[in-house]
Amino acid sequence: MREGPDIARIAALVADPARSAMLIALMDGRALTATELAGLGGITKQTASSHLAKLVEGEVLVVEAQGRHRYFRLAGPHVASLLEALMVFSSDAAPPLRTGPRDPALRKARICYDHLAGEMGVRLFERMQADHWLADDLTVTTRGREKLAEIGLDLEKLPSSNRPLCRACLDWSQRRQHLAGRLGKAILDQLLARSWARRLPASRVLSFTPEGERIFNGWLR
Amino acid sequence: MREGPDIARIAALVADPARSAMLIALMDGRALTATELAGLGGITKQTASSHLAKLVEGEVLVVEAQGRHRYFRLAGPHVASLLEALMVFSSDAAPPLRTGPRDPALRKARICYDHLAGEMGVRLFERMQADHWLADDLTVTTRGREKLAEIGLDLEKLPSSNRPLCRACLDWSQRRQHLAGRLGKAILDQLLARSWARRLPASRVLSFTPEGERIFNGWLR
DNA sequence: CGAATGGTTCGGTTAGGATCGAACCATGAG
DNA sequence: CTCATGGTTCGATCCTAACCGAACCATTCG
Repeated sequence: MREGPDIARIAALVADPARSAMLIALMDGRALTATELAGLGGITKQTASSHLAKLVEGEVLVVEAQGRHRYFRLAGPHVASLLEALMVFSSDAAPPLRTGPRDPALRKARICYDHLAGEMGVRLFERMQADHWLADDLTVTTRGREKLAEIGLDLEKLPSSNRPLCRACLDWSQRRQHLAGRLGKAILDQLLARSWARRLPASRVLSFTPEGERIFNGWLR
Repeated sequence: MREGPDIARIAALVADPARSAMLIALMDGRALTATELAGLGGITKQTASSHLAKLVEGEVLVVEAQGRHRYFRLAGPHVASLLEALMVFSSDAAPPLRTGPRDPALRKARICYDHLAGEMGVRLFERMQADHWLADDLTVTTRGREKLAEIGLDLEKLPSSNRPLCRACLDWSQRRQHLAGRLGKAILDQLLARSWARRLPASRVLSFTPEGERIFNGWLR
């Protein structure tokens, strides 16, 4: 009975239905208040408060106090990764290999923490690799810089942090990888800023405008 | 309170200390019997039996009956991925950025389900990419075939299955990626077959012989 | 055929934790 | 200041699930 890392402790944090509902709600990277989360979890605010305290204590969430509100947010991308890893399970329950969620819109394009996921996210990432925007070690090539500039992205202008520029993230619905990291976030931000797409309220679905989708496809050639 | 996939249910399966201990013990890809697992979990066999039934029911484990023994095994690589995703947490608890396990041997080389992980696994994967053994889409190049042939691996001879040939797996201790998939397994098998390394009993540690390590390093140039 | 060993089932006990009502503290609005 | 609102703390209740002892089933071995 040697004991490895304390898997069970953090798994237990996710194991409660109310808590997991709140976590899923936070997967789009937004920060929500305690009462909003209470509603989403289907519980009273007292109970939610207790749950949220535990999640913060366990470093799954972080809080940001602002006036009389307290905003809760996922502690980082690794939390989103964990949640997606869990979703991989619940999805492929029954038949041979129908993976992911039923909602076609959610399969097509959605937000994963702070970057683009779903079919379009996977296509983008694979295109970036195949067309050598990214080198093998996931650094951005000269060609990559040019292409990114086409949609107004300048790598030098990205906020710096110790978070990696590019990271691969396993896609829940696709079972393939999409782009995360600071660049992944920047691209999503740009999609929204240019109004090529917008997030549907209270969901992780990302809805492309017809024009936005046309341009996006053209951008990938 | 819209509900996504049933994250909580499977998280709950991992959330019990006894169960998580058993799961971690299975992470090296072996198949163990119920009583062995009971011992590792620190519980009686009745209790273990109940736990194991739940894990099988939840499709986290699979059983294989053989005579009067029942061998339990992880249901697939996605389970190992989930467990590593959980470990990412419990490891970086305290200081700035000391990730992963304390045991140096475990950091250096270990078995993740059925492939090589740890520093050596990460180095191998990055070398394979940098030196173009693998293309951007993780298919094996001609050069890759040549290099693999050097250690006696013939891709045509690999057992076929619908499992992908190459997949990236996020490394728990390194926070970078290493190679999984059928090829990842084949390489580990080869390391063991050639006696370049052997697995330490009752642990995930992979111990390279001095000669094996020398050859391995030479193979990566 | 017993006897031994691996595993499961059943019943009763116990502990942990999720829940809510109610009271309480803090901030912001009027 | 007073009131409304967001959030936490406290106490009591209730339910689930982990646990083990004991009995039971199945397989192998002598």
